[in-house]
Amino acid sequence: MAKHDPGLDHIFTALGDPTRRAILARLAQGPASVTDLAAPFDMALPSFMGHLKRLEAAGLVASHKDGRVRTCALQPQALGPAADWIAEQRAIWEARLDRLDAFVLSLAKEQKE
Amino acid sequence: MAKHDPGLDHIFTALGDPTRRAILARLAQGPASVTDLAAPFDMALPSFMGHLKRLEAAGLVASHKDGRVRTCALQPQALGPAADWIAEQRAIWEARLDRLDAFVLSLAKEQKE
DNA sequence: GAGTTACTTAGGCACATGGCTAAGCATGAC
DNA sequence: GTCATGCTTAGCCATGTGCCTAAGTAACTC
Repeated sequence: MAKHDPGLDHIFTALGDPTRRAILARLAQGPASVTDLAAPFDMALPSFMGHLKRLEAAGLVASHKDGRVRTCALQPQALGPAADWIAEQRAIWEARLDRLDAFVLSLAKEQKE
Repeated sequence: MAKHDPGLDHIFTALGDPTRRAILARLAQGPASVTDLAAPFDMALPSFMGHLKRLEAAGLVASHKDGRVRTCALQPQALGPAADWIAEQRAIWEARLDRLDAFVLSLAKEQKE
């Protein structure tokens, strides 16, 4: 069993909100200002900023302020541990299925002899 | 921008808790009873059951009761949409990087001529 | 049948979350 | 310098979350 990784907590939790996923999807296409990011959402700006803060805390987004404009950018490498974790569970599961297949095949082989 | 998928909310949110991730990792190795699953955690059983309920609601786990024993099993296909979503954002990002590379190369080529 | 085991239900609590409004600060445009 | 723009801070609220204890139901063992 893998050790507890608080980074994974933050990442998956961040991905569990539709607004935040939409933000990430937009940023995958390129950096954007807070105003541009917030435009499609009928939400008060402080609330929207809260979402951005969550994404930054998770390491999924980085932002810098140039004058009065804050520009946000996706940190795609931060998605790696999440993808890896999922892939790992599926690999373990697949390996288990393969072992099951082999077992069934060996049974069938024995019965043939 | 992809449409809102409440299933993804539940899946990612479920993955955002270390206890629930540990449960899934254990179930990737094979089905297990509630008692076996709960053993490694210093937690009251009703609280633990709450985690299982969350995983079932997300479609990540299925359980059935045989007599007084409830056995839980991983539903690995439910991890597919989450993995796909992450892969999709990374693909968009990679494609963007490729376009950037091509642009820089074309600039360098023009400067050479 | 009595006692044990494996859940299940119910209620409570402290804290977190996802929103809101109001007000403020800093930068930019004219 | 004035006004507009783009955030930022502060406080609030209803609901949700992750735990707890207590009590209950059903199945199992002897």
